[in-house]
Amino acid sequence: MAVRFAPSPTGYLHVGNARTAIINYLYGRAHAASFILRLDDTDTDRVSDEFIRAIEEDLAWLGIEWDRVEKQSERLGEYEEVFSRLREDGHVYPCFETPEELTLKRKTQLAAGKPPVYDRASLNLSDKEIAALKDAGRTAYWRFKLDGEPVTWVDEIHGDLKVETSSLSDPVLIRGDGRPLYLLSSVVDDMQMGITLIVRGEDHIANTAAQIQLFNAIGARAPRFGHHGLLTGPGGEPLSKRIGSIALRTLREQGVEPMALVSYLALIGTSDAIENKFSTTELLQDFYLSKISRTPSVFDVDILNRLNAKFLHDMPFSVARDRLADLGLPHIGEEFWIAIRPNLNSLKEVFDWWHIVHEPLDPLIDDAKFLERAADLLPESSWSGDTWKEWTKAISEASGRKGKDLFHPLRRALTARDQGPEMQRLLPLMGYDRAVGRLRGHKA
RNA sequence: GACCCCAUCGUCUAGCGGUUAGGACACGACCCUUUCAAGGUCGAGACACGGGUUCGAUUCCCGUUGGGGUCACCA
Repeated sequence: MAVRFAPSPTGYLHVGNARTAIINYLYGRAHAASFILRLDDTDTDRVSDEFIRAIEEDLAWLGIEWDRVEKQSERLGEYEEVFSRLREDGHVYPCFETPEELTLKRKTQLAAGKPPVYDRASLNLSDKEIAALKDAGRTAYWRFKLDGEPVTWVDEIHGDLKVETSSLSDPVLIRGDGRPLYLLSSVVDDMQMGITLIVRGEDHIANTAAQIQLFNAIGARAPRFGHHGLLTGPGGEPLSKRIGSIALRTLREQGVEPMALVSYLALIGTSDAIENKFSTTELLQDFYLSKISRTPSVFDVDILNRLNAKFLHDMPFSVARDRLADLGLPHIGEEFWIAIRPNLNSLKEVFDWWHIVHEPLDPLIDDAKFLERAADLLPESSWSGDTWKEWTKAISEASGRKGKDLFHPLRRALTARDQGPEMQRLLPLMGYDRAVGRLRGHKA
């Protein structure tokens, strides 16, 4: 048993890709199937090493581990071999239109209100005509001949699915320059790598029909297929329109916790509550393909951010320590973490609170007299966890203030912020000198 | 234009002929905390429309509308 995730290294991974990867990865682990990272890098014009590195990096960030990597660019011989067999068996035919001619054809068909399907003009060329075309300097590209019958399969997510191949163009297998195209390389790989299940977006449904016919033509057994609904933007519009903001690297730079994202992506479109899981193993406990719906689902960045915040609020220091070290903050201790944790939306905000507690800042002074009084009341030494409570009680008795009137000015003077972690925990971290300086209106 | 998929609270969804249409997130109120946040309790909130089938449709069928996808010498 084997599953695969097959991105094309022609761009950065986004949340839609990641969801497909996660589903396949989870399925693989749940069924002891190997998980192959297959790089569909045959389009040499668009592929770059940078994207390959980025894909591996992003996947690793998500905690997805692959058993092995396969590159299509290193398997050209395999495709060539299968193609010759297809050719001998008469499943493919040479075509001679230029790309421009094909584009023109499609335009005319569309203008006439007809489906832009290849008309098989090259299928009926005589040997003589072919020879003439070649003499004229034209090189052949090759199409796979669809049999025109409906293709049906039992989809792991949709149930019975049917596609009319008569409404599809015969897919191109080999380009004029000899390079293999997606349909061929993909089917050959899936066959030779023993892929047993392919889960991908439903934008591939038409491809699946053609691929099943190709598997049959080769004499191989097609794997099982599952097509999940696509993710959309908040208005139900295609996610591809906001590609920049949903790229994995963008989210990572914004301080999104990988497991918060993985949890969201693994759970969206299922009937399970969308909530944080702390490991992929935990996600595995309850993972079934049958839970994934056929409906397009809205991917909401607000939900991601909330999940992310919640993830941080619940993060124990033992986990946070490593994450903080990654950020270059190895000196942060447990008391500090516990104090600020409940107010974090992003791990990056740790920097802000670190500065507030440990570096001079300009206090926000609303009522200098009141704050001076408070400063006088602040004990110089023998602080404990109750110091804040005792101190504010003393201020309250001395000033008659309570509630918001009491606390808000103190918070603003001490932190220069309107809200934040519990002052009870923050004050001891700050220390007497800094606190008193700020209360008296000094930069401290 | 053709082919395909989809349609339940704002969002993710449960439902597989008879339910007070359930849950989670968000939202509102209250409680707690002598601030904010967190937490607790309660509440409001949905079957796209029109035809059938049936004693009975959210559920089955057809159509309409709406959304999405595909129709590359990209993947």
